[in-house]
Amino acid sequence: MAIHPSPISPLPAPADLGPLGEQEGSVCGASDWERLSDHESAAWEGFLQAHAEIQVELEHELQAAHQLSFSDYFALLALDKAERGSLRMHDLAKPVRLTRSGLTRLVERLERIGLIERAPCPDDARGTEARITEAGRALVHAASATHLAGVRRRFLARFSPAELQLLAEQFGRLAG
Amino acid sequence: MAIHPSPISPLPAPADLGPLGEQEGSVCGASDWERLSDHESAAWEGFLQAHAEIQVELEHELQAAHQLSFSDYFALLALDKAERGSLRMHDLAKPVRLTRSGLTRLVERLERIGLIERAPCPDDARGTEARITEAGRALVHAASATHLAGVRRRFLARFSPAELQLLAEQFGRLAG
DNA sequence: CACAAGTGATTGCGCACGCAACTGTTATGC
DNA sequence: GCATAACAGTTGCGTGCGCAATCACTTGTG
Repeated sequence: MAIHPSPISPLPAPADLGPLGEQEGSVCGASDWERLSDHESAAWEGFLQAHAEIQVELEHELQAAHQLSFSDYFALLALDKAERGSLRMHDLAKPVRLTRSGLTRLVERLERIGLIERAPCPDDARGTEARITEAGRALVHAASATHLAGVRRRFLARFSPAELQLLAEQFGRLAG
Repeated sequence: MAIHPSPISPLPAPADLGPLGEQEGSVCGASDWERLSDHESAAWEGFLQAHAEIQVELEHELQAAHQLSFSDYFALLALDKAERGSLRMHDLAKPVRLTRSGLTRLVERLERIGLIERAPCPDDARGTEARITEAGRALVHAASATHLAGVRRRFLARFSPAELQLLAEQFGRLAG
């Protein structure tokens, strides 16, 4: 349990029914109102399952071929695509999907192995810029080849172009 | 880097091109053959993004309302659905998507707070059975209400029944 | 210009989890 | 029937990461 020690529920906490809580004295088993239809649960569980499988497979692949985790890869990728190959920590956090503290550690590791460098931000002395090195660029390009091939094989290749277009739109609906 | 200390690559390692590796002496930037089309990348990135967002939101919701992590929830759910409310560790590992060692720790925690119990397996002295308690059942039923409402709101409600059916089939293609 | 409030990044701490090694038990081959 | 292999589960250890507190700097506001 616990995402963390979690002092007190930060959210409104939609009524913990407490032990034995259930709406009515339903004799046994889960009540129906909370169940999913077959299509619903197949879609949802398929979504979770597909993601989980693909994720671990691709991550192992990347790890085996280039000793890079997904976080490493996404960080390098974001920097590679960025103007001048550098980004402030704050702006790097979002694409890598890490908190600022997690990112600090990540960048520290990547710096230690020479894939990125850190420099104080020129216009704002609070900030730090992470810049990708040549070694970092070379590695992320090689890694991209591996990774994208994996993405094609495990995901893209299973759909027609029209399906992909529809999926893109559908996933877009789920965002933000 | 590193999913772990990772002694030696377990996979065949599809040719690490080494530093500066790239097919040709392309002057700069990534070569085109490894790029994704707009629809492709929108679909793939949308998939990752949607999953990440929904996942953290639902997990926080579950945590806030019932102090349960996803792992906890899935373990309890699997046990609740199981014959006699009990499963061997080995069989519980798959639905929870944890390694055996991770599961040992998880079960230990859930036992400590009285949501499940452990007993030696009657017919196989190597095995251990985890059985959900009444408190565990009550909690997982309450948690289901919260969780499924979240799934509806964040996922199911964004699609028509026909879309859900198609999605279920499509995600099924990605499995195994 | 000083002093609060806001913001970027880092650090202390704790925790969940994977891997590899180990213990104990059940199947196999000779 | 004993040795060896396969298997279930646990444990030592290391690691990545989130939260909360903290430091450093910047930007209001009087």
